[in-house]
Amino acid sequence: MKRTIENEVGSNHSLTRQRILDAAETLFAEKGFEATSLRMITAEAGVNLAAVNYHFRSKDALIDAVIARRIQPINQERLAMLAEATDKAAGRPPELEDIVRAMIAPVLRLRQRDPGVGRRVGLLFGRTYADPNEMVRPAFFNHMREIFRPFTEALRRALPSLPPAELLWRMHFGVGVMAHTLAGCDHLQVISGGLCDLSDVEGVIERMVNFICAGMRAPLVAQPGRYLENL
Amino acid sequence: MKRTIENEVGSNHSLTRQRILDAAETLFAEKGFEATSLRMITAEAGVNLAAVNYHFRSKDALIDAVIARRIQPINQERLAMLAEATDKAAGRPPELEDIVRAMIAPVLRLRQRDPGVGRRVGLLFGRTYADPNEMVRPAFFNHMREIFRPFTEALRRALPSLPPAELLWRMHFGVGVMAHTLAGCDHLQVISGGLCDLSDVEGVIERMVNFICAGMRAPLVAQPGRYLENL
DNA sequence: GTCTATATGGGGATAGAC
DNA sequence: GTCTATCCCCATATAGAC
Repeated sequence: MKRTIENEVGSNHSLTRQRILDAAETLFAEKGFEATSLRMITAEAGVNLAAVNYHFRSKDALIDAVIARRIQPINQERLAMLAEATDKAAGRPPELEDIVRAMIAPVLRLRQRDPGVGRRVGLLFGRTYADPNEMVRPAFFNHMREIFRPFTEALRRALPSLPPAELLWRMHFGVGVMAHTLAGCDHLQVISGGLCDLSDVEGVIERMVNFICAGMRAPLVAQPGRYLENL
Repeated sequence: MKRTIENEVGSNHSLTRQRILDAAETLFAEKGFEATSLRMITAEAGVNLAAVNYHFRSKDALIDAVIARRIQPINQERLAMLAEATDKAAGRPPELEDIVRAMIAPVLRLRQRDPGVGRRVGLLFGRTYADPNEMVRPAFFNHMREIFRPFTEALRRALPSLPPAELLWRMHFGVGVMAHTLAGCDHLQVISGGLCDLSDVEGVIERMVNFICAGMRAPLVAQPGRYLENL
């Protein structure tokens, strides 16, 4: 038997493997990782139960593969947009709007090519930020580490007067806006009576960029308590 | 046997019942609803497995009871703070900061009396906003309905020039800031190297109020696409 | 109200034939 | 690579003694 890196645990391009990844993505997005069984996945994919362990070794490894397949191209596009924003600024600090848009747009624009995939990936990632599983969040944030530094550095340059701790707080708030919008898109559509949905992708991106940038630029305020001491 | 409403399905003040609620809250917050079994809960509570079904009828009903016990007093305090903000304004629109603070402060201030309970409830609620379970989110938002209208109305008065759909989007973003901060508190502490944590409760509240109010007040911007048409 | 024991079903993972 | 059959464990829920 020919042994390459690809087929040590199943070929990376096997049709069965792809069908499992697609079915798992759909079910994980719809029901969550924990509530989705391998039996549901293989039934949906139309493959044999044992195929999951052959191609992915374990459910945890399958979860990581599902996340990795989508997050990697998205993060590459984020870094490309960030590089573009940095180039555009020509030595000056990059524009805050461009940095925030570089973070947000790639994941939302998935909906333009394929709304089904876009919605699934949005739900998947939006929920992963709050997932209680011991393996899921570390796996996800492991993939996010490669973009954390470049984005932090760009934001630091765009907002030079913001103390470091305050910058991290506001980045955290901004990620919350994104995560909650991705995970809660269906719910907003319901409570708004259809007034708000994610079909106008570019409009939603600009709404989020607008909101987050305003929050990031908010003047520091002195308030009751030890607020200013902890910056 | 004396039959009152309270003891039709176990007394509401039974010690066993309380121990189950406490253990369930801890485990749900730590591992999530799906990954927590009744066996873990009864082991942690030091009670018999069958006691859960006696006191709560089912796991779903227990989940709802755990959520309800905490959300009800929090929502009462939110409404009280909102009423105070409205009174203070004396006929004029209430101050935006006061409205946002009324929404955010009660759940964060739980940490002041008891950091353990506060953290658990924060994780529980923060994650519930993104929970994939078919029963969890509806149950949670059913409890939130009683505060949705008063807060929406107050915000509409405080931001009269904001179109209705835009207000809903920004409320959604604001909730995202709160939910993600509650659910991701531990993670922010780690990635910030301890620079950011939730122990300075009032400081965190004011940071969030500051960020959200700036986002809510952001000028509308015309951007590429159909942004302004969809307001 | 609380216990033991059990009914009933589903979970992840694997062995070994093909 | 794919299948069947199975191991072993855990889930929720309930019946019925105490």
